[in-house]
Amino acid sequence: MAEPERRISESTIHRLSVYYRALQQLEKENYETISSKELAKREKLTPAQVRKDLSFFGSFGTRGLGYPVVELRNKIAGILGIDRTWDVALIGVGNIGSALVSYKEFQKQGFLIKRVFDNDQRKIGSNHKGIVVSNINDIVTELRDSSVEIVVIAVPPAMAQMVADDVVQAGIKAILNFAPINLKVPDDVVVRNENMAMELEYLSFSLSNHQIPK
Amino acid sequence: MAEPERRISESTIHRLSVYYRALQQLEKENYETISSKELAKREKLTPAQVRKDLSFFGSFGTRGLGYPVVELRNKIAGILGIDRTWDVALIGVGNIGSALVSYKEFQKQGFLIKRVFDNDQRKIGSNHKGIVVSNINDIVTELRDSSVEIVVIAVPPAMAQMVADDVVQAGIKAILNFAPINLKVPDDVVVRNENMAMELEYLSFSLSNHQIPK
DNA sequence: TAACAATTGTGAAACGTTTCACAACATTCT
DNA sequence: AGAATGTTGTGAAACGTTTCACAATTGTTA
Repeated sequence: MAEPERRISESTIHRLSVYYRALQQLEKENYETISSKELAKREKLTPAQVRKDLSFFGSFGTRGLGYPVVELRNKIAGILGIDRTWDVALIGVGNIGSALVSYKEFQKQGFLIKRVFDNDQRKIGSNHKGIVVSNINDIVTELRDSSVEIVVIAVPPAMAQMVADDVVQAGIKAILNFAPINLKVPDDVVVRNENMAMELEYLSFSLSNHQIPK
Repeated sequence: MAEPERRISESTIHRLSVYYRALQQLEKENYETISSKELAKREKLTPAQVRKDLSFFGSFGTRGLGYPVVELRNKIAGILGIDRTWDVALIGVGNIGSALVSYKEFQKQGFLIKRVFDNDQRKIGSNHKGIVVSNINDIVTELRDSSVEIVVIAVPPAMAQMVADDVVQAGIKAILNFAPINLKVPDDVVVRNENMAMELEYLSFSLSNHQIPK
């Protein structure tokens, strides 16, 4: 993938994911082409937005016809970097962590959990879906020369920063964080937060204020 | 809570959640007041943004001093509608669902799972953390006159729309959706999507394009 | 009490994102 | 072949969000 010239907004990247999933579905429905109008309708967006988003990366459509479904899906996969698999490590085998090990959606999209860590002696050495749980103290050494490029942190909030420090020290540049705290990491490390309480709070706000989002 | 006059942006609401958590922490650290400057620094925001966000809802600070920690936390709780508890139903006791039943962070923030549904005969009637699993076919009748106001959908994608339809029919106005599909609901129902694959795709994009987010 | 230091609250400017509107082009129909 | 239709790609306009900059205000110090 060529480096995009302009900085791409977070919203655009998220919409690419949305388009990707929509195109997977359209492929199943045997569509050969799809117009920005129809794609927008399915995902509650505007046709102009779909076209603008895609045009950041090239001219994928044909005037009068629309976009070729399979080809566009492949292009987006390339842009998102999901035209390959990624090796993932999971840290913390609590409620959330063990759910994630078994969560099929991840593997299906090419994110493969290859290492699992915990600090609980009872869990270390045990087998989770074919992966032996390692000691959390060995994160740095075990990850440093592994194929893992993405780490999922699913430990209690009090431990999360310490774990993140180790992960960074192991040279990892991408973290998906389930702990409800703001991890401090160097500028070249990307962190995405998955904060479920925050989403519930959004719902609570909406119910309390009768504010219906766009 | 008085109805806000202007529409509040999604980002502002999310930041209120962030401030709320920061203030909880500051309270533990025995801060009595906090300046927008310090609060912004902790959460990697700008002081102006903190002040703008808060000023939508009133003048909570004192010039020269900052914001009173406890009072501001309470105000924000009121704005977010989390100065009370919310009864929640969970639909789908698979990997994610069962993790959520045990997830302490929800209860801690006042979101109480009161009903659990599944369509698996082996699970129906069984006890999950003190809650008996109901038949998914009974969603409408069981929820209609219950105290539940928020529903978490954690069923496979293929079932999610059907479940959402039932939930809407039961009069629920707020849904947290873990299924990776775009639920179609009436305009007065708020849906928040928790799509973990999408966050991983964001990381994949960032790694592939060397784009470091702001 | 007056000067000084700190910090809010907010209008205005800057910046970023979305939507509009239309030329350019491809396809289909007569 | 020419006209009609559909749809992209994109500059410009509209809109929304963030940042700036400073008057207003409080507390502190001399």
